Amino acid sequence: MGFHGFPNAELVLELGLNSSSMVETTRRPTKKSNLMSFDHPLDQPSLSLALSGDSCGGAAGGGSSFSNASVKREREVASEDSERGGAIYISGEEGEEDEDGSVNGRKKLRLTKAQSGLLEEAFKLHTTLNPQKKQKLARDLKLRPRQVEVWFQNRRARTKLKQTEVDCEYLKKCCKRLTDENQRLRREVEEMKTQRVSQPIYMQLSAATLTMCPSCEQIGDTNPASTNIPFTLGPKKEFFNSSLVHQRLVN
DNA sequence: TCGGTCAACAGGCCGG
DNA sequence: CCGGCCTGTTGACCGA
Repeated sequence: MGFHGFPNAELVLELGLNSSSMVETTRRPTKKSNLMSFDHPLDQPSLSLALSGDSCGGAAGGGSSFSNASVKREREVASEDSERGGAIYISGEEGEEDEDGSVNGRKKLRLTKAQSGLLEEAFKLHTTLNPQKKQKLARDLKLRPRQVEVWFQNRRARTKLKQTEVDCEYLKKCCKRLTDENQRLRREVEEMKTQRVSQPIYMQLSAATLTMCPSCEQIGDTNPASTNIPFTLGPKKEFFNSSLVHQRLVN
């Protein structure tokens, strides 16, 4: 299926948000393969795109998961009691098992509403499991501990995917806003460039470039003898007129 | 029929 | 090394 909206994920979208809505997790802080930074220090989103070189070769040959009948699964089925009281196996009669206790084929297990509800409750309290909690939930729900574990894993993945989509939308909006702002500023610069040729220098200065006159501490000139220029540009007249400096220059 | 959902799994990473 | 978690994937199922 691939990432929602990015079927052929050639590009890896790395985003970091200070998302307060993020479900609290106890994930380890340093994880090499993590694309999402859950504890981004900044308020502003960061966005970076990168080519995914090997595209996470992890489960490249994942097709074997079913045909192998899973060593891990067999290990668990052998070690655990195979009680599945509340779960609903959609196709085939419940409890269709071969001699080693494993369910023949891979039937779709549907959790009942009660089971899902209880798992959701547990997930709200804490998104990760400890062995005791896992065992207790499995007992209460008449599921195998492995099933509880898998449910929590998938639930975390769903939460993360949803949050990623939300963050992605937010970053798209940010990107658009910044692009618009960038264009606006570029236009402004162009306008200023065209005005520059036809105006005296002090007219070319925007308000932002006007600073307080260091000598008179006024913006603008109140001296009737002076020109209409708001304040002197460049070195102060007095600086050059002072006899001391003049002396220095002469010497 | 097809796309979406979800349980289940494989393989990798990391901390204890 | 083991257990827990993450990520990507598969296949069954379901509804439009």
